[in-house]
Amino acid sequence: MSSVAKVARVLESFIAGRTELSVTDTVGLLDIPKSSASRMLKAMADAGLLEHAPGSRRYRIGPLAIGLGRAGRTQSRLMDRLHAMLAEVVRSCGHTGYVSVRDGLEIFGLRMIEGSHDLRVVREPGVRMPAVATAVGRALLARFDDAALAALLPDQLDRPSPAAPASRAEAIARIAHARAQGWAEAEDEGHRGIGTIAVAVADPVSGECASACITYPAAVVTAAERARICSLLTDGARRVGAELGDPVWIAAPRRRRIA
Amino acid sequence: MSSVAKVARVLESFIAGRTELSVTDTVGLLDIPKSSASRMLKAMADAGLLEHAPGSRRYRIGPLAIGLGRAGRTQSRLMDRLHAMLAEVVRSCGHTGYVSVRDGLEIFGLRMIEGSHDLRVVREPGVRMPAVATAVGRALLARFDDAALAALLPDQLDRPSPAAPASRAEAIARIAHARAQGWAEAEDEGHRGIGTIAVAVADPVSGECASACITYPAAVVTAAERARICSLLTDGARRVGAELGDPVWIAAPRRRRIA
DNA sequence: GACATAAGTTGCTCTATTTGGAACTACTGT
DNA sequence: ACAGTAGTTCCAAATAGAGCAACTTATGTC
Repeated sequence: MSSVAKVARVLESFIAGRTELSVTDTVGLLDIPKSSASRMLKAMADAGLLEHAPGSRRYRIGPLAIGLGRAGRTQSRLMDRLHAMLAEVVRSCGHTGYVSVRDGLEIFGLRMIEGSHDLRVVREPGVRMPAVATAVGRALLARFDDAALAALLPDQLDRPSPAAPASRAEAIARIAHARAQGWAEAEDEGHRGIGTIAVAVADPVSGECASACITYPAAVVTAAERARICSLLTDGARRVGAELGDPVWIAAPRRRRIA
Repeated sequence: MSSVAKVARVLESFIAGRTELSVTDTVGLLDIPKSSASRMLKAMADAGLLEHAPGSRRYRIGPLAIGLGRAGRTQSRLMDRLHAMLAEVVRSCGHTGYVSVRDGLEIFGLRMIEGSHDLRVVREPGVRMPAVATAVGRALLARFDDAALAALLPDQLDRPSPAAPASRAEAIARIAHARAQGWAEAEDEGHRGIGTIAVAVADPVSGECASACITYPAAVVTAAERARICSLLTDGARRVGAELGDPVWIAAPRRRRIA
């Protein structure tokens, strides 16, 4: 049995429900002598795939494996459908789009779809930003009501730009505004000269929620074009939301546009 | 560099933000010849750690790695605090307790704390059960409002026992009841002769939600003892909920007990 | 605290897995 | 159609991993 297969077999046993694993357990699991089992588990711990359970010689899933779950969020029916919808929007409007998720009080992009315009906004996925200071983040946080937000957000907010919310109350108000209209907008917030329009869709079966957004150079995009991008995104979100059973989009009134 | 270290290095690069990986990327990542890179990625794909991206020769995270992230859910501040709270409840009442989570329309236990009574309910963690037909599942589903539940639940429900809800409307009513009183109860539902009382707590920072429950032999536990278990669990849930910032428990009236 | 047992670690020799160059196939861009 | 790039497979050689034995550490019992 190859080393890769053994690593996989050990990790599989955690998926099957185990929370801890001993060297002796591993002898039975892999049908190898305990010296081999001991060295295999130690090597996996050294690599971050496992760690010692506190106060114990047994092993549990390690930081690398836990982090993998987060990385695995790039792949689900929600992400695939948001990606496909966003690809159509990008094709139609020519600007760059991202599929992003929230992790605590930060957001980060999982997928990027580059636009075709000569003047483009390009940012690598994976870069983390404060959720309240981005359209994407406000679209995602719009899934919480005001009371939950008051519990979740700290008193003092970082303020990466003058356009970002300065207080928790202001952040909550802007999130409530995004909730009411079904999409969020930012300009000169995460980055100067850049505008963003974002929507969020949830998959009630998996419990996931993700955002799709379009970013564009604020100076060259007209009000009519912004309205069109907004319309493309909200129509797309409603369609994906309906497919997945997201009650927010099923219940949302059809015309929710820029005033 | 050992095989385990190489596997870990490849998986780490997905955590760092990459969504796809080619054989050529791997040559650079691991500093090995492309024949070695090709075989390493193929071995990882065969083991389920990676898979081919659709319509591409590039690789992305595979089902085993994605499942691992889910398995990693056993370890978080929510799980640790629920476990500690539940250990105290088990010590006090003597019956077995579980920490469980929902995955779609099913629930499964992540951690078990065995009671001290001679007559015990013992079920291995990891066994999946329909959410609507268990106290645990109804406590977890109580986080959704009725509209969301109507979208989430199928028309036809499996009915593993006569005590389980027979229709979606009945399931929603029982979940609403659990929501109103802050805990859920089941008797003769998942298993004959077994009673369960369950609460749910969420961590708004991580987005996780988990249940803590006590199971007991229904025939030998008095009404007064059931009320005491209920009180221990809801007091414990309120304390953990307050620590984590769960608005449901912060806002909940203090006395929410069995009528 | 003494003792037996179980779990886990490490040294060292052997072997089976892994390596990597070369030759090849498949795909992509012009 | 063709050149260049990406990826695969063969096969002999190399070495990481295997596994026995001896050892250390932890645990349960009296």
